[in-house]
Amino acid sequence: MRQNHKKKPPKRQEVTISAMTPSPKRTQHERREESRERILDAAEELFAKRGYHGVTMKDVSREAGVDAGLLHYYFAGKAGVFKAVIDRRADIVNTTRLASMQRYEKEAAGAMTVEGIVRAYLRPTFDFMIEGGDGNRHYAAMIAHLNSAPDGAIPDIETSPFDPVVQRFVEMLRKARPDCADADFYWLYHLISGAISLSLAQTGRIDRLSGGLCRSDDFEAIAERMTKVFGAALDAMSK
Amino acid sequence: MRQNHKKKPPKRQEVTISAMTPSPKRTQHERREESRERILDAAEELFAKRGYHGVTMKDVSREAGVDAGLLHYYFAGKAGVFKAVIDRRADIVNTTRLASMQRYEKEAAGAMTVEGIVRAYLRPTFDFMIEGGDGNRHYAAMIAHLNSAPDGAIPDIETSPFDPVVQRFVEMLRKARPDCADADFYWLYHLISGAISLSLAQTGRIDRLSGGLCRSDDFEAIAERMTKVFGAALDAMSK
DNA sequence: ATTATCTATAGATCTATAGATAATGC
DNA sequence: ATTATCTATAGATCTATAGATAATGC
Repeated sequence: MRQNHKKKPPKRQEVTISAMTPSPKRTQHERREESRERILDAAEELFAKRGYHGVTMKDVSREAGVDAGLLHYYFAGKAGVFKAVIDRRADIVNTTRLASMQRYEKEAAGAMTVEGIVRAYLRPTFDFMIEGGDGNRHYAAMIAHLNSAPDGAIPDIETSPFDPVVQRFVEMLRKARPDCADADFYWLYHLISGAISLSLAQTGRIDRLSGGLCRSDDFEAIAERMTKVFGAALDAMSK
Repeated sequence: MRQNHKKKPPKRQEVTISAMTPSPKRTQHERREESRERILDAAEELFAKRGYHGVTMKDVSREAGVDAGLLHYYFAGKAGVFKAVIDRRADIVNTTRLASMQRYEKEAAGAMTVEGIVRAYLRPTFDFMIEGGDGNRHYAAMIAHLNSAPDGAIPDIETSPFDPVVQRFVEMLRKARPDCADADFYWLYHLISGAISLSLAQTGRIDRLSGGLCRSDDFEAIAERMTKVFGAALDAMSK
């Protein structure tokens, strides 16, 4: 038994009519890029919603309005598609985070605070959610999923591409609070990471629990509270 | 292409020799219960490691040392197995949490603190991890996975069975801090929930990041820090 | 007699690829 | 000429079940 999105009869006309009408006279490079992007967009959305193993190549090709063979042609298999989806936005996320933290370190000069560092770390992530399109939010949900998956849950996918910035985060904390134990910086990151993951997952659970008082997509509200709570966390830990 | 656990040749002798040797003269009830438990144990472990869609009925039956048909006989399909795994320990988790919170409410009389409530909420969960066996930890990883999965990611699985206790948690916070906005209680829970989920997932990421300084399975260390950080969270939020 | 377990298999998918065709490049 | 796209299909797996067999119940 499968979900209802599988129930559709094999005619995929409604989808393809608009999705595949080619604007004539495209260069090969344009066709290539458009197909690749379309595949990655579709895969991103589906992986976000059902996880790696919950999605088939056919699901992706159907959603992308593209022939199933193309996924292999461009990405050499399912794991290749998944990796390409992750890589597509990993750089921009890392770069923006790093820039934000460097900017803060500079402007704070010698007087960095934990709250300032936490804010600088979080801000780009939540901007990514607020200012970005659906693609960004699908990507985030995928990453959230991945973050709480044990090693080996997804074949050929290992270390998170986001680790280096975390090291930077810890270094800055170390400078700001030389009095604190090193382990506490990592534990702080652990707590933050959990809260970020759950937020990026946009599960709708908090909406349900709070009877609509809180909304999973109110990233401004989350960012504000996270900044304050985790900005005070090292002090709280050593009490 | 699949993972290496699929590579084994079809002879499953080494597994079955010890796993299936029946102690003679068992009642039907005993046989039934033993098979069911064996299936649930295997499913729990596999679902924890690879998620719902990453596990096949055959994987489970092989790991359980039981014929594949039995899974349908007892649980009427894959979704049935999954639900049974969840239900098996849900009650004990809920009951223990609730008892812990009621105990605290009583002993604190009119003078509950946020930290006390957070501690009462967290303690049973981490005891579950520390004092329980592998089964408990597999179960926890599964729940963590489930927590960050969007609605509909797993067919026929809806609301978390743990919601009612959360409402109790919020009510107690309300009593302790009538000055705070209701939404903040839910956001606090959101942050806690994210940190719990990531901790239960036992991904090993923090071990890697910290170069071994922190360990994913050091639940005592996590519980301590969570209690303090989130115990001070409402104050931090309103600053 | 009833219940637990095994055998065998249907029918649906899934990933992947080989080879044909259509579109652009030069 | 080269690259993008489609057709057709192999071969492996997956869930699920019908029917046979083995073990316990009474």
